Amino acid sequence: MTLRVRFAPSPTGYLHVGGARTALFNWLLARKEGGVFILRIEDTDRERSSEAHTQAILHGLDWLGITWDEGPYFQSEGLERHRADAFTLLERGWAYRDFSTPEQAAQDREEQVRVGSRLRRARERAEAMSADEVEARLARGEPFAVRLRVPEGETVWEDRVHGEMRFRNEEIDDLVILRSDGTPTYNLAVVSDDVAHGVTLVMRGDDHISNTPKQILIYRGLGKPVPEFAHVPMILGPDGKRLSKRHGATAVGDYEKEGILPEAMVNFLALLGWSPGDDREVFTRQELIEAFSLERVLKKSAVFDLEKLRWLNGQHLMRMATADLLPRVEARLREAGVLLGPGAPSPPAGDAATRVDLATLVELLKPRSRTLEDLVAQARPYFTDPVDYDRPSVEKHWLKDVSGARRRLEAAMGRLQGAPWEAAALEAELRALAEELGSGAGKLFQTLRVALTGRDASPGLFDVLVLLGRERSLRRLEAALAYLRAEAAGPESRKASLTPPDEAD
RNA sequence: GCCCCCAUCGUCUAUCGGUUAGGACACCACUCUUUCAAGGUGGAGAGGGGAGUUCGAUUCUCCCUGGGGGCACCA
Repeated sequence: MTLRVRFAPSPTGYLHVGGARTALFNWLLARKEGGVFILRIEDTDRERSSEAHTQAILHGLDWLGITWDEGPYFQSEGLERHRADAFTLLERGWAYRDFSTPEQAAQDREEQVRVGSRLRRARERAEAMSADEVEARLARGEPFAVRLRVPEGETVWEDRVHGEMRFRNEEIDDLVILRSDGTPTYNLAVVSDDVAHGVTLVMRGDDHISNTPKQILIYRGLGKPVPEFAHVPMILGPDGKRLSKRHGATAVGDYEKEGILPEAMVNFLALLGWSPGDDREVFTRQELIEAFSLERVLKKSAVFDLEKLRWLNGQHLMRMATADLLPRVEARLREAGVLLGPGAPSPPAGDAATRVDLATLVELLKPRSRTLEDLVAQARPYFTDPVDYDRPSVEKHWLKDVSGARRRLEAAMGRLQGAPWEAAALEAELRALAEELGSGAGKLFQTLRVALTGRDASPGLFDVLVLLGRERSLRRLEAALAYLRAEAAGPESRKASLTPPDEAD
């Protein structure tokens, strides 16, 4: 029998990382075993469900590359079947009609809490009711809910993650399966749908463990084969509590926005609650499919570690082919207003001679970035004119020795004017110059780096020069010089005015 | 309150009775180096507690503790 698994989110929010991880495990197993991965949207809660959320979930899965083979089915489309299943249960004696008023139901609940053990008051009332009275109430059109008649005994299953699970039926309530308005409740709808979709393995978060015996009972009542179950651990926040909004970003879309690669997200999520058994950490989707197995899924819940996700993203980023990265970076640069429309000059008002080669830039930046946003931020100075100077960098490398910085800049300009614009040659020129100035290569390079990029951290200086091109590089050095001239005049005069006259001796 | 699940470095994890308890993130040194990354080397860092079983327990059993989840005519 071929494996049939499903992911069944309810569209009451965006795709949550916990949900995404559950979806991923199902998908990985289906792909590994040649099974079928079904997507079902559980939209029976009309109040909280929305089309926008459904779209967000579909988009999230799509972004992650989790493709489904069947669906999306919508739970709301199965209403009639759910209802029919409830009546089948009724006919078979596995369920009963509950004519209790809301007041009675509330009282029952209150009593149950007080007594501290399972009571079956609704069932007692139903059984005390004569067939004639039931007929009469039905004839009068009185509303009733349908409750499952939980039998005596124990409900046991062999969980693919937890092993044997055993619940005493006396611990299970006679749950409502069909509300008095005729709509099904979750446990009935799930079972009905999983039967209809031929699901053979239900893999979901372990917060569903206590629903499982109820659902198994429904399968039995319906006379349908009970699927296998695998309850995977949940994902927790850094405080050990269930991951939620207050922990920050919990929607998959938040990470997409931040510039996490879907490849890295999938990799990271797979490693939460599962491990390959060896020391590998960085996986492609295909490698995950090959390595995945239910046997190696952990029972312990895992804490979501943003730092590790970022690290993993950096790993994926630097391994990714620049050609694959390029469109993503370009889109973000455009969004940031740094690149204009397709085919438009970059930078604004640039010409062929001063255009920065994005592919080369991405190549240089990808091993130094953790996220796409980060990469884009680092790319920015290469496109903006004039450059924004990073204040601490300016202070450290220019202002501590203004005249020295000016001397180095001027000398460099002279040297570079006629130099062949090629990395090795530029390096030879500038190293020779540093030698002449006798101030150390590092000092010269940092002074230039700030002039060229506005900051003191960047790819190798000669790569930067080549990337910017002669014209643009010289223009930036010139601008730096102008800045320093102004700076030299400004602070000096300010300093002078601050000196009290009478302190001078 | 009742039921259920879980328990190795701060975090993700390896170990399927015998290991100096291994790796990764983060952290700290050092190294490479024109800076920042990346890389390399090293460091610090863990079996919650108590009983058993066993020649031997992180590993098996039980209890306690701690954490989590569930107890709706929500999903």
